Amino acid sequence: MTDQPHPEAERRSPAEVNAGPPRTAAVPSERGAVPPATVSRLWLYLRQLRQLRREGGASINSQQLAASLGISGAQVRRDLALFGHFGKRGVGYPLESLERSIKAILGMDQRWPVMLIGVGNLGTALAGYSGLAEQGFHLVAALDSDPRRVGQPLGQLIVEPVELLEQIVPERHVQLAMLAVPAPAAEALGRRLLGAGVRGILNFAPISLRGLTPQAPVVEVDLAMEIQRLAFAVANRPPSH
Amino acid sequence: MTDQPHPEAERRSPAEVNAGPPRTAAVPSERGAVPPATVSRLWLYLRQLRQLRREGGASINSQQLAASLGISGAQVRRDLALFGHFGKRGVGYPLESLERSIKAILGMDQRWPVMLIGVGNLGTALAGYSGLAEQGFHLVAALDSDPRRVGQPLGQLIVEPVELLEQIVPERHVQLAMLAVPAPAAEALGRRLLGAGVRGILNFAPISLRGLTPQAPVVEVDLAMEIQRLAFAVANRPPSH
DNA sequence: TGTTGTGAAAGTGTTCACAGCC
DNA sequence: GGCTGTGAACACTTTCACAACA
Repeated sequence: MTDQPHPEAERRSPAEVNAGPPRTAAVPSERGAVPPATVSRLWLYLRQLRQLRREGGASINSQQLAASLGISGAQVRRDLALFGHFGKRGVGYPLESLERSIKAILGMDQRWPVMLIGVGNLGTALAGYSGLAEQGFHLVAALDSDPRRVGQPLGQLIVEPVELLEQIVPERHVQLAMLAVPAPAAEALGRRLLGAGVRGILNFAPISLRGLTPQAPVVEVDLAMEIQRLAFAVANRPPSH
Repeated sequence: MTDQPHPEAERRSPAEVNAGPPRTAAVPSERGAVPPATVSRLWLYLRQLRQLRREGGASINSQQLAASLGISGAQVRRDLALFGHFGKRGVGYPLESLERSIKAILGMDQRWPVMLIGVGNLGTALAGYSGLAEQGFHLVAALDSDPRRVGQPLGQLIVEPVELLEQIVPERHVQLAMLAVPAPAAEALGRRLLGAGVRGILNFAPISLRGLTPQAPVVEVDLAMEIQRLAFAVANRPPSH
């Protein structure tokens, strides 16, 4: 055996990093797999399209859409062409139908019941994030282990004790969980969530859950990593002034 | 001219964060660009090394380190080999010296004065994130436009009015800014920050600042995008059970 | 022996440039 | 004329597999 004795742990991110879904497998679209990078960009396109529509536009071309996001027009066209022919040559892409199409591709035409674990500052920020409900992500439970927080109102919800996790997940058909707890608690809670039937975890704790859970996708968000990336980019910049 | 009339907006992904002046201390690699993907992973290695050292270990091999993060051993070795020969054949990597080396590579051997703009739930969460100060990211100012928040304590700081931005940035040598404000306010503030001399922005508002600011690096964090990526991964999963 | 470090190969993602259509 | 959609070229990233070596 040369390197990896077990081929098991090696089925991982082909080109993604901190959060690449373990595998982006088959797609709603007919052909092949969707590049994870494309999924992220589709979301950005959608965000931009909404904005444009609010401003009263009717269509946009790839170059303009790209410029507003700091990428190339070819990239936009390539991404969209993966899923069909949405544009009109000589004109561009109609805002409304493109928006609908992207929503369908991303699975945003369905309702996603979401559970929040950990109602600290970050958890509260997540719960209050209006973007979520608008996009079909409905918070159906907020749990915490701190008795002082249990019983407090949080938006439309009341914070409930974390002991009820196993009961609430099936009862409310929770599909996704946002884990906003301190690192030491994250691993055990991750296991409990998966055991209870949650299908994906958004982990904000600075500890990797991916090595432990090949069963379901985990997306990791490490806020310290993001500022670290920024600092690195700044430090390694061509001397501008 | 076929596609991009202006080659300007296209200065992006080909190793966005790359070749720079030979950093401060012991960056063994003087050569070429660092793959952005590697930067993110180095941070994860560091996180893991700290954890292992707390548990009393002295060294680790690439396979174990990789498994804990759900990636391959070859990946770890390749990443580290970019910067020098840190390992011992037949043994692995010594925790302590590797930790020091990675810190130097990432520029974490210096102090980064950071400004926070927007002291809502998310801003408060960021300010309270203990990981930051530990890694050299020191919050030196917290600004808000809401008079009810100005004057309130926030950790060691007092929230100050956003009008003082242009004054505080040079005074306190602010290098990085965390922008945690609503989308409509983000663009103007981004411009003001760059105008005032900030060298990089961590943007949490769901609007892209990259199309507008080629001058300084901007790292975008869109929390809704992250849960969207998770949902996509779940929806497009091979039917496991 | 066990594990690193690394050429070579494979795999993924992005850009170029232009034919085809509106 | 303008813009999409796309083959081909290019660039980047990961994996393989093994020689080197503590």
